[in-house]
Amino acid sequence: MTAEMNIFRYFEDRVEAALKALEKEGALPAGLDTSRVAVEPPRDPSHGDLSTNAAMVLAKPANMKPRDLADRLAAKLAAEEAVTEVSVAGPGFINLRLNTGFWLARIPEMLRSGPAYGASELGAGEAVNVEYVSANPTGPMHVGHVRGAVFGDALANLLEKVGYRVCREYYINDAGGQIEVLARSVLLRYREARGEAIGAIPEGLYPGDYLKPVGQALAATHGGDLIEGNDEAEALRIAREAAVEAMMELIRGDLAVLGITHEVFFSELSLHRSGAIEETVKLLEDKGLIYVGVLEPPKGETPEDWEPRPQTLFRSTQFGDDADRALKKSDGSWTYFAPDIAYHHDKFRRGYRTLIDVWGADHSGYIKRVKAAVAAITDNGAEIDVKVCQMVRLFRNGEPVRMSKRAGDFVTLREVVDEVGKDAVRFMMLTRKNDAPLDFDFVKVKEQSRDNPVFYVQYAHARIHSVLRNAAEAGYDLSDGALANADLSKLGDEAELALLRLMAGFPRQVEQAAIAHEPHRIAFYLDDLAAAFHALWNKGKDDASLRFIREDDRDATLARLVLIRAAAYVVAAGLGILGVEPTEEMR
RNA sequence: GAUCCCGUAGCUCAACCGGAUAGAGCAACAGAUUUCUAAUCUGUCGGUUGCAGGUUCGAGUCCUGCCGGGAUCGCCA
Repeated sequence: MTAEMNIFRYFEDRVEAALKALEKEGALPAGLDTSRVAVEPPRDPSHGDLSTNAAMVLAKPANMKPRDLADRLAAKLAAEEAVTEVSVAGPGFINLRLNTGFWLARIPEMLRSGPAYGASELGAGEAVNVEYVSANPTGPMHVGHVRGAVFGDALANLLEKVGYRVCREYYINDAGGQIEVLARSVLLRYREARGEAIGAIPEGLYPGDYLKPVGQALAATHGGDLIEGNDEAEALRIAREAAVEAMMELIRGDLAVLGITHEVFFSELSLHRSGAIEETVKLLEDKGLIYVGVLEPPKGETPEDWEPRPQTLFRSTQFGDDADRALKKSDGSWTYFAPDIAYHHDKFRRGYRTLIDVWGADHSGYIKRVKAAVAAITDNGAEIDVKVCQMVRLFRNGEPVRMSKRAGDFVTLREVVDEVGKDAVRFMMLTRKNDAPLDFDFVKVKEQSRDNPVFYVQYAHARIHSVLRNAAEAGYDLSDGALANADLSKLGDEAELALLRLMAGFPRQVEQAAIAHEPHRIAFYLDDLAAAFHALWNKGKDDASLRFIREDDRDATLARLVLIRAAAYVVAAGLGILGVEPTEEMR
């Protein structure tokens, strides 16, 4: 159930109706394809409130000149009750201007919806799986993971907002060589906990102190039996399980600090154990997509140890990949790719027809093969979109923060959040398109100025609440009922309407962002919205009659309080998608 | 060598899966505001959208080829 109107969708229907009427009059041929007809905000607001391309899109099939068709259509649209002005411009755009009453009528919708404003039924309850983070469980999360984590989470929120049923999922890489290294590292910490002098951590093992408690816990539960009572493989198995469990606990805690909770944690190891990999490979084999062959060496610099070798390969080239891909290593064990195919297969079998993977840029070379695999397994029965997040460059007051790969010298997620706060981190991570690199400056995200969008948007929200507090103190009744009954006809200044029009465009912005899988658009929208509010606020300084609270006019005051109450809801709704708490007071 | 991403105002970036005269912020310059809690607002300046072709009524957007930057490149994850 949607409480509010998507004005663009509404006018698409009106345009459609006008076209039908023209058809009936014989002015247009029957059966025109109107799927490309769109109603959009004009690029330049001075053109009007709404714009449609109908005449240009339909001119050719209707065998008419665009301008002629536009004139006919414009005449019809001029009869719409909400329309005050229609013009035909450029190559055949029809621009509409709507009356103030139409805009004002959107305000009660916003009040009713509150922070839920912008929700829609676009997704129609369809199940979507969003896999993100999926960091290797070998240690705490570091800053490199943060962007993907925030992006994936905001995207999930966004899709939920428009009516998809979203599963937030984390793929635990608990089966590979790095996990063996982790197990050995933990075993060493175990011996350390048993009182052995282990000296420096050998090269190739994880040196971090965060493994010490795992070793201590093993010592507490197993005493000396872990190594003495087991063969090495068994000891490693026990250490590995304890280590993965502990690391996932660590990671869950890190994610919680960012406000992120996954519904499903999916273990790679479980695919190895259940036979799911064999099953999926068999499926591909039955389709004739598996063979044993020798790959060409990569062009350019040939690796020194390269030698032709027969391998079990998947014919991903049949699905657009550049080379067929190995499923088995030379020792006969599975590559990373094989269980990953089984994993995506599993998602498909759980009913997901839209899969979204969020990866770091360093994995972009892997996209084609996964898309190929999904296409093969599902017979093109699923959509997969892989969203790649580019690097985050860390700065402190303009100076790059250098991180070496050496132990303990990376910046952890917790350090970042501890220093600047969850909300600032989340917002800042969404101020760039996912596939563009992002600069993150520890000092600038805390700056209270126009160039810091985190502050700027929060301040708009806080400013509104400040005004509302003052109004309440001055005796205004700000209850839902009182606001709902206010006489809004007192509104009408251009700055007020500019703000309102922007607010009313929010549902569409949300839908567009959701369709594009681009949550950053919400952050940009919020910056625009905040700008419109601050502009209005400042107008009250030039012209006292535009102040929100006017002692000489209680009706006008109440109408404005309603407007900004609604504006605060829209800000809160947008921030909600980003996973950021709206602030009611700046300190 | 191949693949993917990026290239837009001096700087940082938008541009709604092809629309109009390509928009914001910062910086610079000129103003307003001692406040409905200050950190805000208004205006001016600023462009051959890397280059060259192509498709289209229309291209920053799609296609081809170059140039430049980044990432990745048989068994890692």
